Amino acid sequence: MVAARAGVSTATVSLVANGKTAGRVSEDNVARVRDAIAELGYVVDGIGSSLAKGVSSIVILVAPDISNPFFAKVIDGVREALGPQYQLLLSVTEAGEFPQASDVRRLMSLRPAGLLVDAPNADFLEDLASPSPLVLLDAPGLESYAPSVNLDVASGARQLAAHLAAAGHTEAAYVDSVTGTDTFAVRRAAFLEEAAARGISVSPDRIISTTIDVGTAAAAFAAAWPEWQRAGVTAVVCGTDTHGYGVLQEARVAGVRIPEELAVAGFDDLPYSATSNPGLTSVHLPATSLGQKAGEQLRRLMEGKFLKPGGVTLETSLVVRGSTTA
Amino acid sequence: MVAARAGVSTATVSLVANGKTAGRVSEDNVARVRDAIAELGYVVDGIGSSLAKGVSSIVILVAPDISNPFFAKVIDGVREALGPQYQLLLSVTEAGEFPQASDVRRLMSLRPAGLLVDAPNADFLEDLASPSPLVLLDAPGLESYAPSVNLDVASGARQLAAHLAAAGHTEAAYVDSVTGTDTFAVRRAAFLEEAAARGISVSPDRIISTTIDVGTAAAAFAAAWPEWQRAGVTAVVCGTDTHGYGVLQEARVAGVRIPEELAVAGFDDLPYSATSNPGLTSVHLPATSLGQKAGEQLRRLMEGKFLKPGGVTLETSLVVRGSTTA
DNA sequence: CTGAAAGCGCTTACAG
DNA sequence: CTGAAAGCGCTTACAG
Repeated sequence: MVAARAGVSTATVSLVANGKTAGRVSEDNVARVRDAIAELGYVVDGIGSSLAKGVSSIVILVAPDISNPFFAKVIDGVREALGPQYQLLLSVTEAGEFPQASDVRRLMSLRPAGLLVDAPNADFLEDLASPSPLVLLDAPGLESYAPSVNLDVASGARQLAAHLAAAGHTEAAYVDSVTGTDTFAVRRAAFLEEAAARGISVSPDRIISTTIDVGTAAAAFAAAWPEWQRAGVTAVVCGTDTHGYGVLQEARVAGVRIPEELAVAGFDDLPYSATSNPGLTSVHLPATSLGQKAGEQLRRLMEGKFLKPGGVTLETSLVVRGSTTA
Repeated sequence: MVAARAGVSTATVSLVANGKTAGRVSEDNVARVRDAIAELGYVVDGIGSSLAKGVSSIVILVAPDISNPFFAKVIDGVREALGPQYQLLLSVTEAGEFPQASDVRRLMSLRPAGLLVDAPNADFLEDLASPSPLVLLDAPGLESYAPSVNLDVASGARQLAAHLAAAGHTEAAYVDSVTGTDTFAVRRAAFLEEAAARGISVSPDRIISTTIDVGTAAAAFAAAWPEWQRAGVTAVVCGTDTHGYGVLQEARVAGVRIPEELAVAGFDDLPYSATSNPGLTSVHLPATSLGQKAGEQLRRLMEGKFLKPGGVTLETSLVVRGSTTA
């Protein structure tokens, strides 16, 4: 190792490079090594270091829906909380799919410093069995597997039901996401329950599912609308805003007036929901905070600190826009 | 190594695990080792392997604007082309910023198998000096640094200028992105040139820049519009659709009728541009193909194959929607 | 076709 | 406070 040309052993260089000099290296040598490191532009080799330490500086983020713009904000939050000493590795798979067991093994063989898993299902966590620190995001009902940062989507869903009931709707439909992640199940269940309690009827044949994609959602809505219209449906709630954009788009094509003939609402409150015309009423989810909190929790774990038990739950809130009120 | 319990040496196991058995391991032993690997669920340790080989299985993707939904598609394409044997590491930084030299060093110390750099500037490439295979995406004018996959944004920009000229516009404005990436410079230059050639005037004080963010773009437009209106501006072209959404949003607030009073257009053709009301006229950029082609090129490079010289340029095309035609 | 051995670049007890 | 040495889990000439 060239940096040993500071006139010391590699052990001393390692100590200095890792900031473990407290009472173990003379000030004189610390300075000498620092100079040498600066002059030579030396950077500790990540691979060698990882092998010796048994753990790398990589944090793996596993998420089933990377293409959702919601996710870009989550990543932003994570990055901010993690800081520059950890490298974010994105485990990208087919839209809506979780990595296979074999993918996970390969990933784990990188000896990650920590794992962040977004919107997982129990099966995946079951065969993950991570030896690394692990934090879950948006994983309602799975807190027993690992520390979690959750969104109180149920509260937002209920607010949405109440809002629609107050506007006089009595027949509604629901466009769900096909991915079997729990957050979507919670969104739907909470909405349906509160809707029923407030006199809004959503019969099972008025619940359809599509992938999180504007075009697919539009097509599905196009196919379902005639029947719904006959049944007197005046409101459609979508599992994500992306689904909502599809409905909005198809409604325009079909000449359905929003919100007069049909009210539309979604979840996520993506930036574009404020921009569409009419704006899309949506349950706001604090994406950046979600990533940030999860990053913070994981960081504490990786640094060997303790976490306050009980996990973190972030509030959601209804943002009312033109798609549900004139 | 437990897998050595197949009754062979670790060397033999390594050969089998890496598929380098051709004429070097007896069929008998290959089978025995395969069984042992399967039974024990053995996976080659990525770190140990990387250290011995001198290179990891990690492909680093450096991009200045990860939160742009455009980017999700690029990632999708890259993942598809790379396949499961490479792990995608995302280098995430402040929006619009490139990693510092120190970040890059840290990243390179992971010994990446390859590097993908999106929308770089010359300075960054200058001090990158990557020893790993490198492919650039969306890097007009930087082909001398590395093999590149480019988008012919100039062609789309000219089509847009022609479209606006044909609609009779003679006074226009331009909302640019502040990031100094070349693609934005090319978009603007090509548009301005063709606009001038077709009798559309865009004086320098009618060119403003903001970050790629709906809210910021909206505010900037709000500040500039009164002046522009006085000058007779009837069309605004935006460097990205995201800027366009901001303009659309503010225009609605300000009661400016689109497209009657003001035509608006952007670049990227994000999914939401088809959904907004009116739909946003936009220069379509083939994001998935961009990622795919770049992934393919890099893969060839990493496998030691040759690339056809000259790089790849992907076509762009104008998608006309309601924001520029009634 | 096979295995013993060196080496990849670090870190960390350990002895001094 | 310091350095020699072992070891992290692999791969790859090399000798047989």
